[in-house]
Amino acid sequence: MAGGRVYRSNTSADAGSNNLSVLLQSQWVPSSSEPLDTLFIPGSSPSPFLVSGTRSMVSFEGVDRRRSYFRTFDGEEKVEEDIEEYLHRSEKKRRLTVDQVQFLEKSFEAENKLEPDRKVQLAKDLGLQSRQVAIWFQNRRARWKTKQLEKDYDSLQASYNSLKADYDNLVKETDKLKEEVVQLTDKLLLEGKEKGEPELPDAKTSSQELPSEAAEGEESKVVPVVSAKSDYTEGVHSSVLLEGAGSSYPFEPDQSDLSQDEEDNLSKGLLHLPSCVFPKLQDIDYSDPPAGSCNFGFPLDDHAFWSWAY
DNA sequence: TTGTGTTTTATTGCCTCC
DNA sequence: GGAGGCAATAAAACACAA
Repeated sequence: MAGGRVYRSNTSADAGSNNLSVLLQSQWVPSSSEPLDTLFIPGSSPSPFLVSGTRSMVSFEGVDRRRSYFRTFDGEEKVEEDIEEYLHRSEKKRRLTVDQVQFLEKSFEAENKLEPDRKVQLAKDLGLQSRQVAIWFQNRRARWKTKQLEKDYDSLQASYNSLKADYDNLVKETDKLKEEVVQLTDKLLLEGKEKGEPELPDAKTSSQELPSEAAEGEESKVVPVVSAKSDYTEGVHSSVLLEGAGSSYPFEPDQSDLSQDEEDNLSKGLLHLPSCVFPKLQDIDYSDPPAGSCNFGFPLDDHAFWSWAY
């Protein structure tokens, strides 16, 4: 054992201390219906928990037989036999009483770590061994941690679902706006033709001017901004559209994270986007985003999350 | 009653801190 | 090197459906 810790079994080893009264006081609890003065327990109970439990701390079968025996024992030989039997049985686990658990729970709520003094005091109050108290706290901390992780998972899941819904709406809005740009551009071209204006040198079809996913891989793109800085459109914060332009994370829709240059570009109706482009919804792998990728796959830093719990 | 899944108590081994 | 914490695990106790 690396830590050199030597555990004494709290059952047989302690029971083997040949001090029956200690054994009884610390590990044997009569049922609540049983008057204490009918019991053969040398000395007085150190704790109300020893007699107030609704469920016997020593809940294994044979308790009643043992109790009746201790009330009526009349011979040394039988005592030894019974101790043997008790020692054998006490190797099994015993559950704490409801009252003991409630007391421990209250104590845990107050402070989930256990200083040595408090451990000893609790053990004394509950009629348990300090090691039992320590183990209970250890297990309780483990349960608390598990619950906490479940809560955190649920809350992250909810955040993710909400963001995904936002993203879906944004994709729809983007498509709609693209369509609008196409129509307006066509209209402009048509009007220009009707007035006899010469075509712009590189004005081909309007749809060819539009940014598209097909052009992925370029360093930057020039995108006509149709609804620049409109904070809210159809229930969607369109500022998220600017995420790639400098905002690190789309959580603050009411604030513009644009630089002065970007503001200027906005006023000109143009916004340079970095290589980050909006992927098509079906292209996104929500389950396993590439680290640091510039998309809405939400590359979460697992370590940052998991480490806080420790 | 019995099989099975869940919860609770306890142990073991490793790690960190003093 | 000892004390204590934690993760993993064992196993008893318990709950409950069939």
